Amino acid sequence: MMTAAEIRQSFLDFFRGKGHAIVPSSPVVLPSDPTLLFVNAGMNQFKEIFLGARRSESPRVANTQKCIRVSGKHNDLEEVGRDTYHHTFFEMLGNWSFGDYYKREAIAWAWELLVDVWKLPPERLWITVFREDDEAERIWKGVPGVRPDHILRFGEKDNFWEMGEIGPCGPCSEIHMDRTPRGCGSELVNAGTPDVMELWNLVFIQYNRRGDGSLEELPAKHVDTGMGFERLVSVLQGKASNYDTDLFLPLLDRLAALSGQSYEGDAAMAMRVIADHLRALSFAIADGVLPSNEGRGYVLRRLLRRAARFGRNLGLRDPFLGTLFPVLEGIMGETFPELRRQLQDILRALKAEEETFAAALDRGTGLFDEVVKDLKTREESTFPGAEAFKLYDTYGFPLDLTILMAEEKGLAVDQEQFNELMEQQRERARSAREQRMLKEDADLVADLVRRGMKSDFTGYKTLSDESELLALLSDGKSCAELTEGMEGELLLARTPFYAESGGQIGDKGLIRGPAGEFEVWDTQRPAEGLILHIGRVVQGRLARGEQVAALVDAERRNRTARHHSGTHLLHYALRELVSPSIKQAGSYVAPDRLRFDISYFEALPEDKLDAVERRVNDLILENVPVTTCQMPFKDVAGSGIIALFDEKYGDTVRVVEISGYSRELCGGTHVRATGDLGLFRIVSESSVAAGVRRIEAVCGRPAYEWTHREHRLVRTLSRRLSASPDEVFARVEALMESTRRLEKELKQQATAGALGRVDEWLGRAKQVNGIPLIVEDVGEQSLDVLRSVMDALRARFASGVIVLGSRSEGKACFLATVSEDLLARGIHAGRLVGPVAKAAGGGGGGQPGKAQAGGKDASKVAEAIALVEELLAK
RNA sequence: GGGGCGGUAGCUCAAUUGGGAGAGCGCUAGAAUCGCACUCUAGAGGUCGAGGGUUCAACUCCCUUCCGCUCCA
Repeated sequence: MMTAAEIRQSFLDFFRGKGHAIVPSSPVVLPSDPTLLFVNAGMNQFKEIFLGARRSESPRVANTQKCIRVSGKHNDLEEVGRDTYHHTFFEMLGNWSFGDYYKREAIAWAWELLVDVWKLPPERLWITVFREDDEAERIWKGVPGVRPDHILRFGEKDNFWEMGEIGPCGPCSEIHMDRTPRGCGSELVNAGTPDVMELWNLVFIQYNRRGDGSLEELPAKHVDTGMGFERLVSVLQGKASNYDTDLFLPLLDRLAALSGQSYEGDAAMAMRVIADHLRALSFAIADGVLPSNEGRGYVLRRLLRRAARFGRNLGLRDPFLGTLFPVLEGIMGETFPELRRQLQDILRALKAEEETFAAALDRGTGLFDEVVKDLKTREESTFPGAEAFKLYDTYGFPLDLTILMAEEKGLAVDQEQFNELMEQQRERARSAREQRMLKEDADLVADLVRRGMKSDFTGYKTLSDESELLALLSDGKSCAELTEGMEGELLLARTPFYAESGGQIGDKGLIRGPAGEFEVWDTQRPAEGLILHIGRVVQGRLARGEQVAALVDAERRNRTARHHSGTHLLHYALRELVSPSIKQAGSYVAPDRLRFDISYFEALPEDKLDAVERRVNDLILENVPVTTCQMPFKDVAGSGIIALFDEKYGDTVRVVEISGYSRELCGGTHVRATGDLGLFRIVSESSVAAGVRRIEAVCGRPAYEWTHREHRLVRTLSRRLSASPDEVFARVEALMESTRRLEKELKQQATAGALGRVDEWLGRAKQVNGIPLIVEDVGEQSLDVLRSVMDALRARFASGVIVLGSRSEGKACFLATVSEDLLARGIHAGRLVGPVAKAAGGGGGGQPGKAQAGGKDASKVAEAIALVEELLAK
């Protein structure tokens, strides 16, 4: 019996023998396609080649592609693990023709590999072709060994393959495997029976589905085949379940050992879920995605939580995924070395995330208990769906756990209400999203690509160039000319303008035609080789076909180049001085600053940052030359050159080298030598998301300005404090300490002084309407002191009304209290103090027993409190 | 991208209709003890995430914004 590794190898060997270049799997995320959450088919990384926007070095290639599917009609996350053949992570074996061979070869080779090499019985294989694809059917009938009655025709749903709403597509032909005990009839093909399943899909790419739903013929015809590896292994190893193959068995064995349970019934399902999810998690993390609360990272979080939940069902309470990972590494590490390279990151991320989840469960349990307690006192027997939803929505507490725990308390969860709220939530998110979908732009770009429009980038060598104006776009349409004041986008045959990519922002500048000028605000590259200059006609007009001069804002470009080279130096220094495992997680390069995000699990200590900054400046002083060269992508692996995982590269790549130090794949523009940077300063270090730190820095002129500002600040402080710069810190500390002490003393003295007059005020108490009353103007006192005085008076004036006024910072303050025995007589401190404050240009109020008020006019305090007697007299 | 919850002392968290910023743990000092633990007493420690607005008065109400948690896409 062949092992999974041997099967994979034999597939690749077979196609190598047919002249195919073996290429590596792309990472599971492609930044070139942000609409795609994860790579979900082998063809994702070749999409641009099919559309004609990019050329492939080899016309025919084969590979195994890592895929992750977590949504879509066939892959509801909740279903994975319940059966034995769905996965969130799987490998897709594929062979590809880029305008090279077509149906005949694809079909013949597929049959040869399955039947002659792998010895699958022809009577167990069924062929499907697209209803209108006579050619494919004819070819199949001509293949020796194919049973004509095993060739079936199906419609769009089964045999017209599309990746998504838009993009390359075409008719396909599938090979199905019949694994029923006695052999099935044609009616079971495409019937959703697990025993009769699609094994290999041969797609004949010839169209592009456009945003408006129409199909357009592609300039060349291609082949795109995909064969689910896990399924294939189960077939060739004669196993009923994908999980019974050597791709999964070691994981399941380990889980059985960890939990002490055998692989049966519910436990078996739990183990399948965990094994599957661990694969998806590990590969995604290895490719640089970390669990988080949005986008791709959120998918990982859901996967991990589902795995952890099923782990708890097995009795595994402590973080356990990390202990399972080495088993996976043993199975897959040879083929996918990124698992080994990223070992530390994967283990750390798994553990951290499992702990986060445990905390969410703890918190949720507490909230759940409170709800139950409340329900019990009201003798309810239904756990409200709204509460269950809140637990889930706001606190991440899983519904199934709520149901389970409610049952234990004899409560039933109102799931109907829960689902209703859930649907509302979905609807909200969907409608918010739909408003932002723009398909016209995608069509416009596709049109340009199809018409062979391309720009040569000459900006590495020059900052001004002459060229033909190929196309003008405005308002989502292609135009013959743009006139003064119009905004739009220009496409040139040749341009020195750098389009935003690799974190470096696009160039600005000017495009001058014979009859007008266009101001370029930004430069973008919506497709490979397609450079669009975005801006506005500032004078005259520009028309298609004109010869124009393209002038990049050179000063701005130079400033940007400094920051880009500075980014590379920073990256190098971080890896040298902090940790070699530091990886770039994002980057922004602008004329005035740079921003560099790295995957790192804690704040970078200040002394490390200082060391990094110093190192970069040393390298600047060394004035090391910065050079670039082209090399084949395949030579990059193992060369120590830094390549980003989530970046897609062509067959030949550009390497930027800072001689003797840093080598990175990079398409950006750089300085000639590090000395051009002048100066490098780190401005800040902060956190962007869990596990990602952000460093902001400046080079050249902005670095000088930054330094100068700091210097001026210290100088000013030093002069103002009459202290040397070194003493400034100590002096400020001392000043703050003494201010605090003085404030405290002042307050104490003021309070003591005021309290000293308490006897005097008590002696001046009068009677109004039989009510004992003290009304005093305490003078220049803060509200705090006024309160102390009030407390002291009240303590010795058992029954009566006290109203005090004072001035503080130009404003009037009033306090009033009424002793309890007088409340019954309807005297209300709040109503007493209101009119008083009004007399001083303010207002106020409070409870019947005590009230507080203020006014803007401090000079009217005495006048205001004089009103109290009148008020009480009434 | 849309929604929910949160941000108060070193840590965990309170604060009724807007009207004296608190508790527990930890920290410091003292008492007690041969010494320690425990106990008791006293004390220090706060830009109430940030900015703006309303108000005589904002931790509290309104707006903006940053950060964390969480759900949906």
